[in-house]
Amino acid sequence: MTDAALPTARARARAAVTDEIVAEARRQLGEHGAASLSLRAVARALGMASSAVYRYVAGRDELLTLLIIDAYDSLGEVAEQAAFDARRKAPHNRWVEVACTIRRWAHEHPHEYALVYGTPVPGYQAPEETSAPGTRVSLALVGVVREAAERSTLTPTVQVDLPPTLVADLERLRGLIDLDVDDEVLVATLLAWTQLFGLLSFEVFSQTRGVVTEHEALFVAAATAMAKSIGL
Amino acid sequence: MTDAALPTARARARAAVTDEIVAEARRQLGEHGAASLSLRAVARALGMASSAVYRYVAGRDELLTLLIIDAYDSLGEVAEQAAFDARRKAPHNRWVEVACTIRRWAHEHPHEYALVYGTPVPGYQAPEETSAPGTRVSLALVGVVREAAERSTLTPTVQVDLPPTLVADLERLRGLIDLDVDDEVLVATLLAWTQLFGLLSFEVFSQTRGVVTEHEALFVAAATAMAKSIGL
DNA sequence: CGCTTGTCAAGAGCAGTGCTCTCATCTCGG
DNA sequence: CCGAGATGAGAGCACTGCTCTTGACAAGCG
Repeated sequence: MTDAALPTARARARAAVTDEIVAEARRQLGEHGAASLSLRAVARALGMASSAVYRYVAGRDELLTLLIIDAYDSLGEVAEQAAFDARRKAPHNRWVEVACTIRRWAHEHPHEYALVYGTPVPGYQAPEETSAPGTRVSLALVGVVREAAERSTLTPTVQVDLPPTLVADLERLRGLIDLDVDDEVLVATLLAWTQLFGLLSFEVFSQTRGVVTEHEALFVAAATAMAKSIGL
Repeated sequence: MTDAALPTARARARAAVTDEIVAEARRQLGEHGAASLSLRAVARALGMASSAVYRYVAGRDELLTLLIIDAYDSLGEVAEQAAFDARRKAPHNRWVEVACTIRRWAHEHPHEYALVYGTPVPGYQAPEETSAPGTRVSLALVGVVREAAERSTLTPTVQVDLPPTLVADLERLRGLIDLDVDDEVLVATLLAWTQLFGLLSFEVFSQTRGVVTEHEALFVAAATAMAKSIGL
């Protein structure tokens, strides 16, 4: 039972092979998409028997889980980096920067984007360990709002009436993501979050085909409008 | 070479069997989702050989196309009906009504919603004949805006600056959907459209798990905010 | 009436999938 | 240095989409 502190030669070899499998799986994911990800094809490309793969990965679902975590971490990292790089800019510009970075990542990794933000793979239940990396992107966006709110009070332009049930839900959320702002700012942030990924999904999945051609300009305009509605 | 004007006994029988196949496929779609839709399973349920199905449907992809058209039409119809039923209500209420109807349909038919608004099935290219039914929903929403604009000038609250490229794109869109309104109203409608389905996808695909619990209240609040931003 | 033609169902078969099992091999640690 | 555990390979099961061939049946025509 050697753990990470004392990596046996065997343990190292095992980790290396596992990495190779995941890397090849990610390569195939980028080529053909998640639904047609085949364990046998991965094994074939790696020159090993399909059954041998099962020594390293419990099955197709676990391989998907590893890829999901990978994708979340990859996206989370670029988002965090973008938020850091734009830390001296005005809050609304910072918001747009992070949003555009997320958009760029989505366009560079459409299949990985689909894996985490598209239709859930049927019969596959995302396990607990995917939720932590999954929040990184969202927290990067929330961070922009939080730090702007710490510097000055935000005056959101969103017009919405909040029923008591929603206010209670917002109160819970406020504690969860540690964002000590008014209900209006909170709900505006929440809506901006969904709008950002909604627009992005429409783009990546070509739902706007024929309707929009200037996707980037629309996205920037949308991100700007979101920042305004939050009060950044 | 008998066409619809003169339905041969054979042609009628053929149409009936085709309908049975599509109906069974829709049933299985509602149970297990699109990815695990199996032609053999459909044939089995209908008590015929798998190869016999190919006499009526060219393949799995064509079956998917038929189901997509079905789903679009089903959603389009309820949306149009909702817009008609609420024709005497105030525009912003009418917008919310139609939006909630779309939401209800999505919750009642999650797999069909995923089929048309989720990740595109890999290797499957949606053919031309799906685009017409696909616009029905959107046109129902646009109709609410159009008829409100015909009665009084809308004063949108969306704050966005429009670069020239986007303005040109909006001009094209204005003609396409026959919505003679200001750029601000048009872009607000466009953004509302994406936000509506973005939020809905987040809900249906459980992307908001742990973040939101009062989905309906949030959706109504969001729809109201959209109506406000358009100026309804 | 008989025969040809077109339609249909069924079965076998191919290539692929996920996954499990057994068996041989190889390597590492006591 | 030898045994135990880790590893790889292959066969096999139950699926999938799809094609091809074969045989049955009904419709239409000479």
